Amino acid sequence: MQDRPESSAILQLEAFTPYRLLRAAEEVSRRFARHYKDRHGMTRPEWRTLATIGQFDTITAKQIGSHSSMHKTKISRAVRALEQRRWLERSTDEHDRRIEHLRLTRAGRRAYEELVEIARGFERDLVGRVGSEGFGNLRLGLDAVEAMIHDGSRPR
Amino acid sequence: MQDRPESSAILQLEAFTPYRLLRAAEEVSRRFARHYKDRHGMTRPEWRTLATIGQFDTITAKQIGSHSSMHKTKISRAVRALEQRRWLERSTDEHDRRIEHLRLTRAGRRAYEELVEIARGFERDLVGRVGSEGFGNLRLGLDAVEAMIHDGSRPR
DNA sequence: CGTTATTGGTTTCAGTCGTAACCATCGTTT
DNA sequence: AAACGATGGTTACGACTGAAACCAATAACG
Repeated sequence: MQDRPESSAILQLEAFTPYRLLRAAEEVSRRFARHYKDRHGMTRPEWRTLATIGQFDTITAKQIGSHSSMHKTKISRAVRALEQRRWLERSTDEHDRRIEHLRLTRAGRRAYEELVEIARGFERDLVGRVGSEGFGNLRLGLDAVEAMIHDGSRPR
Repeated sequence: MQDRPESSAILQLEAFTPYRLLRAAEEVSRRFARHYKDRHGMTRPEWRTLATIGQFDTITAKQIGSHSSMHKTKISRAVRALEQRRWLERSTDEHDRRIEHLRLTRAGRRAYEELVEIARGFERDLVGRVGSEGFGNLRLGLDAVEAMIHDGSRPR
């Protein structure tokens, strides 16, 4: 892996923000994933779906999508999986029979609350490892990126 | 999507750092991907591989892996794709015939330099959209996360 | 009304991915 | 030098993914 001799235009991949951002995000997600995989063998879409339903009393698949930015096929599959675990129940809307309202069962609520604790613990631990200053910067940076995303400024 | 009545333990997904981080990273990557997909129909592993080879004069697949944090099967496939485009050439090492040295062809170098410009432009544009303050915070946050990753501190 | 467009949700299909098995070669041990 | 494990790289295979087609139901429009 010798260095390039001429000094024409190169890019330091390890300093390129999109690369750094994705790499950091995947590593953090991977670490967190270990917890819920170990605990219940859940996949990420299932975890996100559970987390979203748990946040509300009842919700529809469509709403899960916009709240957790997941593709609707992922949600459809995750909902089925959670239903088979008997962690959620569906009920068709009375006035619009296309819509299904989802809500957690007793067991689902228990699993959710357990996972909430795990998530909180993970975040605390993350702050500890990253350092509160770095973590604060990260949050401010994410605020800015999210502002851009929601900004209506069309992506290029 | 009514709010939950009782106030037992819940988690705000949209404030949970692993979620925010992955979401931001995927969105940024998605936007950047449009450029190289539009330009040459490249995939992300191909782009990363090209970017890594371009950074050095010659390199092996193994080294690409550790430098760009990609799985070796991705690299194997990406290298083959770039080879078929005639953007890189392999040459077996004289002393160890398992090793293949990779280097860009003239055309590969041209494509690389073009993509470097695109990447630089993208990053400039990103700074503009996110704002230099937010961007600075983001970078400091990423520094901290990377420090944690490389820190040897075993993940939990 | 009847026709057409839209919407919530599911399924199909053609990729992409990573684990694990694999192949060839090298280094080490005996 | 035969046997062993380790290493660089490829391949086979099951799991996962998203685009697009699809289905049922509702809304919009003539």
